[in-house]
Amino acid sequence: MVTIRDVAKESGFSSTTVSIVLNDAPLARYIPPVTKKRIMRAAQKLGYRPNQFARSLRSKRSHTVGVMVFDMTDPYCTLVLRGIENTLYQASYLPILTDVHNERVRFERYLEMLLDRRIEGLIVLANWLFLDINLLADLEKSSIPTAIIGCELKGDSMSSVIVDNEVGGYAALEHLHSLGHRKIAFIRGPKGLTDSSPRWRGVRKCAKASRLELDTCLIVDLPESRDPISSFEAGFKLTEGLIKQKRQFTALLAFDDMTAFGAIRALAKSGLRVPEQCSVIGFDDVAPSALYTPPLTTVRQPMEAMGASAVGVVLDGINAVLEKREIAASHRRVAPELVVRESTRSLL
Amino acid sequence: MVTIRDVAKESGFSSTTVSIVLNDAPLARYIPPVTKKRIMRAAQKLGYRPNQFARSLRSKRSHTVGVMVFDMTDPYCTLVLRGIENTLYQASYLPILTDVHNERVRFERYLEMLLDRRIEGLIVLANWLFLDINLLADLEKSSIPTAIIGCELKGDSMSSVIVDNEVGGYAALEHLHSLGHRKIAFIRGPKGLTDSSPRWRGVRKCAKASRLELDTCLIVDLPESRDPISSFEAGFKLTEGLIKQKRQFTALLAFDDMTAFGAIRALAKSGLRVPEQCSVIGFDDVAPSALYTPPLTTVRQPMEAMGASAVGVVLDGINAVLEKREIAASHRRVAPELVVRESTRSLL
DNA sequence: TCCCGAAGTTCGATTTAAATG
DNA sequence: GCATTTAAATCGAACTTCGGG
Repeated sequence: MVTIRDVAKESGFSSTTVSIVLNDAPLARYIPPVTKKRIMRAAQKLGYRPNQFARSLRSKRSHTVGVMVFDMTDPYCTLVLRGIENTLYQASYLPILTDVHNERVRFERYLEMLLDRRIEGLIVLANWLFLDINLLADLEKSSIPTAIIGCELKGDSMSSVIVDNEVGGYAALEHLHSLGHRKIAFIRGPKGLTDSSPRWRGVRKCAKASRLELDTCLIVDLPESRDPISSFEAGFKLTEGLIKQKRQFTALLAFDDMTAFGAIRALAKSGLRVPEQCSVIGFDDVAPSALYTPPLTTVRQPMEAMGASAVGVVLDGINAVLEKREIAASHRRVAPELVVRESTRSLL
Repeated sequence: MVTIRDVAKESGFSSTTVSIVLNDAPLARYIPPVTKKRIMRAAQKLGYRPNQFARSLRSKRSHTVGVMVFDMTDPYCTLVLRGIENTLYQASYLPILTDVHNERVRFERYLEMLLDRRIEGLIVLANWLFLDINLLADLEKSSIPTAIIGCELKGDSMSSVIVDNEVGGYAALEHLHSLGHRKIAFIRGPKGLTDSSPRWRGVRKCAKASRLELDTCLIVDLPESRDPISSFEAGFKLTEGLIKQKRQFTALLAFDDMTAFGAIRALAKSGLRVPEQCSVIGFDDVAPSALYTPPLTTVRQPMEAMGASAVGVVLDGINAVLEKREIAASHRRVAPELVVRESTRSLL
C-alpha cells in the first residue's frame, strides 16, 4: 500500500505538505503552485489513496450511516431503501444495511455493531414493527442523529418521517364512496401497528362527513404477526370468512396492499370478479400493485421521497453536530396520494 | 469517549495488559484470574468499547463486505439480499449496500468508495445487468475476494453463483408439455442478458426431447432495457401483439415472472382467462408471484440460498487471504425448482 | 527459566507549533 | 513579519521487546 510518506519521498516534500496540498487545507494558500503540481503528480503516479482508517481515527468521522430495517422482505422497503441510497450517494455517504428480522436480540446486536462502527447517523425503517417501542427509546441515548420512517413519535431526540395515515384513510373511503359504494367491508390493521389507528380514524372521519354508516359486521381486524407476508394470508382468510358468512358488500377497503392482494385472491376463489362484482382498494402502492391483474387502486405512500427525506434530516443533524449547533428533531408528515387504477369501479 | 488507557488507569494496570485481557490474546494465559477480573470490571464499569478505527488501522481489517446491486427495485434482489444479510450476520460482518442503477459512472464511483473503505470481500448482484462486462474485469485487479450472483463467468479471480438456466428452461417447457400443451408462445429474454441464451437452450432441448415443434411465429424477444420493470411492459405489449395477430396458443412461457405478469395482464385485457384459456409460466419466483391472482406457476431460483452461498464463497476467500493461502475461485451452479401453482392447467 | 507486567513502537493521516530564508 | 516548509504530537489499539521477581 502506498502511504502519504511514499508520496512525500517521491515528490521531495514532507508528508505534512503533501497532506495540506491533497486536502486543500487552509494552509494550502501559502503553497506555491509548482509545489502543488509536483505533489499532485507524485500522488497520481503512485496511485495514492489515503487510508480511511487512519483518517477516521483522527477525524472521528466515518462517512457512514446505519440503516436498520425491521423486515427486508416487506416490499414496502424496496423503494424507501432506493430513496435512502440515492440521497446518501449524492452526499458521499455509504449505508450499512441491517435487517432486524423483527427480533429483539438482533436489534440490540446490530445497534451495538453500528455504534461500534461510529456511524454518523441512523435511519430506522419501522415498517412492520412488532417490537417494544422502548427499544427505540434506547436509541435516544446513542446521541447520534436518528430518523425513523413509518413510526410516529414525539420528543426532541429523534426525528420521524411518516405518511399522513388519517388523510390516506379518508381518501380511500372517499374514493369508494364517490363511486357509489355503500356496503363496504373493512380490513383494519393490527392493533400493534402504529399506522392502524390513524388510518382507521381517517376512514371514520370520512364516513361521518359523508353520512355513511359503517356496518360493524363488515369490519374485521388483521391479527398481530411478525411476518409482513402474513397480511396477505390474513387478508385472504378474513375475506373468505366474510364471503362464507354471506355478508353483502360491493367494495372492500384493505389495510394495505398485501391485504388487498389476499382479499382479491379470496374473491376470485369464490368466483367474484374484481372490480366487476367487488371493488378493492389498498394502501401503500408497493411495486407489485401496479403489476397486479387487475392493477390495484391504492393510496400511495411516497416511499422514495420519504427515504430521501429521512436522509436529509439525518444529514442536517450530522452537520449540526459537526458545527456544535443544537438542532431540534423534525417530525415530517408527508401527504399520501390516491392512485386510481382498475381494481375499483363505479357502481353506477 | 473512554479509551483503553482509561480502563488501564481505572484498573491500575497498563494498557498492554488491558489489551491482552480484553482480546483474550495468547499472552492472556499468563495473566492471573484476579487481574483479569479487575480489568474486566473496570472495562464494564466505564462502558469501554474499543475504537474500531484504531483497531482497523492496526489490523488492516474492516469486517465489512461490499454488496453491489445493479438495480435494487428489481424484486429479484430482495430475497438474495436477505440471504446475504443473514449469512454475514452469523459471521459478524456488516454489509455496505450500493446500488449501481445500471450506470457506469455509478459503478466506478461506488467501487472506488468501497475499495477505499477496505472492504474485505465483495458481492455483486448482477441481476439485470446491461453494462459492459469489461467493467467486471476491473474487479479482478482489486484482488479482494469477489463473488458474482447471476452472471456466469470463467476464470480464477472471481467466483460466481448462478442458477442452472438450462435446466430451468427445460423444466418450464416440460411442465407445459406434460399438461398437454402443444401450441406454446415464448417470450425470450433480451440478447444482452447472460441468462437468456442458456434458458432458451433448455427450452429447445426439451422441445427436441419431446418432439415438439416450435412455431417461430410464436417466439418473441424482450428488448434491451436498463429498467427491470420494463420486462413487465414488454411482456404486456408482446403478448398483446401475439393476440392481435390472432396467433393461436394455449400456453405461454415467459422469460421471467415480471414478463409473465405483463403477459397475464394482456391476456386478461383481451378477455382470455388464466389458466382456463391460456396457461402461463414464469421464471424466478419473485415474492409477488405467490401473491398473484392466479398464483404464478414458475421456475424458482433459490435466491436466499444463492445469497448465502455467495457469502460463503467470499468468506472462504477472506480466510484464505488471512492465512496467505491461495484459493481457486469457485463457480457454483444451483438447481432451480419447478413451483406449480395455479397459472397453468392441464388441457385434458 | 518461568511468569507477569510495562515501556515503547507501529499503523497512516492530520494538525499544531515552530523553524527556515 | 512574511511566505514556505516541516518536525513532532496526536488519534486508540495492538504487538514486540524487555525487565523484575
